[in-house]
Amino acid sequence: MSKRHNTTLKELAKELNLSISTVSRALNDHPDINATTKQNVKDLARRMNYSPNLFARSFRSQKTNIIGVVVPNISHYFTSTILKGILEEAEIQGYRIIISESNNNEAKQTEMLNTMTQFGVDGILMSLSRRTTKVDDVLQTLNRVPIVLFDKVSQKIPCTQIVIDEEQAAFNAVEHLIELGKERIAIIKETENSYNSEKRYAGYLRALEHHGIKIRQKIILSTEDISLIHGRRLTNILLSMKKRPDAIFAITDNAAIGAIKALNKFKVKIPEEIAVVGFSNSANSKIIQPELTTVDQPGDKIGRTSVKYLIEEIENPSNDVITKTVEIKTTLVVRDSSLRA
Amino acid sequence: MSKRHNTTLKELAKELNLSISTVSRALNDHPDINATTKQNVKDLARRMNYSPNLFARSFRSQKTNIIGVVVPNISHYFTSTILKGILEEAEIQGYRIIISESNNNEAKQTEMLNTMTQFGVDGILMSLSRRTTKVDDVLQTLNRVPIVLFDKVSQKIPCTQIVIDEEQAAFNAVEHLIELGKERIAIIKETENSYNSEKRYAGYLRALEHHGIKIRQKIILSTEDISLIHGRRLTNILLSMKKRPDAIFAITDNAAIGAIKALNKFKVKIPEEIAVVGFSNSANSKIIQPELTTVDQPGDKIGRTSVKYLIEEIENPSNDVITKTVEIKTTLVVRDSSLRA
DNA sequence: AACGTTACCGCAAACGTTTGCAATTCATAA
DNA sequence: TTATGAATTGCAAACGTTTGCGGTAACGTT
Repeated sequence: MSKRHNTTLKELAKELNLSISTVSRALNDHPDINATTKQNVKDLARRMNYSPNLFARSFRSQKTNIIGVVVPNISHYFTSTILKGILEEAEIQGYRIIISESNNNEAKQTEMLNTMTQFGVDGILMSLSRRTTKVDDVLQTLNRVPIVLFDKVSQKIPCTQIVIDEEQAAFNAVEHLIELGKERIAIIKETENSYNSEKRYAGYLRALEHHGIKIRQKIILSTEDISLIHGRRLTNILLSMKKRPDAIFAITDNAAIGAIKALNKFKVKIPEEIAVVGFSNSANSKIIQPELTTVDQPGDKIGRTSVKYLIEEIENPSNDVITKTVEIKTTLVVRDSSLRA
Repeated sequence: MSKRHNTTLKELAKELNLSISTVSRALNDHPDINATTKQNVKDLARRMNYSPNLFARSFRSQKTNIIGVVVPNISHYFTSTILKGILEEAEIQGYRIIISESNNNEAKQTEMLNTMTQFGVDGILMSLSRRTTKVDDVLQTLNRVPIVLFDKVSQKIPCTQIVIDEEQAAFNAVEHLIELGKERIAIIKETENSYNSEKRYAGYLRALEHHGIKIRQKIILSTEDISLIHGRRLTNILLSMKKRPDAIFAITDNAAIGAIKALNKFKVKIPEEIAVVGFSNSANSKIIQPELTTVDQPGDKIGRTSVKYLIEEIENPSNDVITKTVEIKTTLVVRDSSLRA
């Protein structure tokens, strides 16, 4: 009943009349050790239910096989799919994952970085909190362990960054609307120049230009908080215009859903009068009626590639800074909110 | 630029011409140490940016201050809110969290338990995977570290369990429907006798009995997979009955949303003809039109109390088995799907 | 017979920390 | 003066593992 006693190398050694080092080497398949000895050791180890004390091991090797993950909000759906991918890939590669939240609070973010490095993680995966200004703190930890950024990234931090092809994805989404015959396409984006918002806006502009459609500042709307409520609010503004748009591209699903709710309320026909396209393919996008056309971001793939790149850096450390940006391809999921009836 | 060098006690000691042990004790505020010495040590520690090597520490004390968390699916919304609560409370209490997924796969679940104990976690928080039959494996790890179960629990495992008051919550939900004047209330539940489904069904029955309403087997429907699709499917069956129910209580939001989708399709007026109540207060429940009346499960509270009870057991180990069941109160969130117009 | 080689194994140090105990100093009481 | 005790500090062991290096035995080679 002795709660928690783990057999040690020493006990195995005593039992077999061998030295600790021989036992250790046998278990690690060191070539110096006789085959039958190895068998004996391994057999006994299994019988005595031996498992190495990972803390002793990583204490000695200064390698923890732990990856720290810092995200703004764990219960954000897209984030949780990324985490899923991270967990899967990490498990395959024999790493464990420690997670913490920054709650979009920069102070807390740097605090988390500190406890992570103090804890001895081999590397850090991070999605930046909303308003990250003091990049210095991040740089300081980057100086101690490798970091890979994903989703919410910043070019000011010299490390590899895994993002989706925001610009191209937005381009495709808007082009899809154009191909439906829409030509007065509003956009709902963020006021603040976040990386994601900027890129998506750029894609929007490029699509319009590429198809020779005039860019109308009036229907380019911004909001601080890109949420359902403000999506609805801005859509109400669009509806009050003398000349309404014939499509709305919202740079998040939630804003798009807010738009749909506003349109539904005023019995505007979707997509005939106004089509709507969102961004994220969140679970909500299949719940709203009509179901939302949106950009699918493969969260698990982002997670898995982030892990791959990080482990690559962990296991093959180089002195020169790496500033690769990897773009993950997205696909447009066409649903009723943009389907020609 | 030396990536990762951490100052050690030894270096502090040499710098101050003190012994390592004195430095250690000074930093830990041991009463034996002279006040001014303490100050000197602490000052230098700060200046040299010292932080203890947690691995060496936990290697020695056999205490890791890490809690392992095993959940079926991290990207399930309710789960992620629980995780949020776990993270918050753990951080307050100075513990770190390692997360892994069982993917509702029992073999993987026991594998995860093993790597967690091998890793040396101080305790484990777990929500059981769907069809957990071999409780033996869990009992074996329970024999090594304390475990606290939450959400998906099992009475076969003698440990403290944190659940919501499923039965009472269901009772309240159904009573709410009765008070609206509904008396032919269907239920959509799980075929399999999961803990949650059973409890919610019991609450349903009690509410009907308590209000003297006849229980009609015909409108008690079950499904293996309690999802949107099957919620819709079963609702179609309900609609095809000669005498339709006047309300539907689905034991998950997704099934309830499926029900609403079916009702919307056939233009059944909600809630006038048929009211709908779900369970979970998932994000989706505010997206669907009409918005869904549902039981709010305070995920973060479940997470926080789970951590509290676990740490209590970790820090005050007792030899006798604890089988306390803690029930977290829920509240009914009334929305359009049951609001009298 | 002397030496080199091979195959196998053990000794002991090291990682950074905590802690029981011993050692030292100094002041105070006997 | 000596013994006693309190206040500080240091020594060294211990936690479990890995690993460089050295050792031993057996065997083959000259």
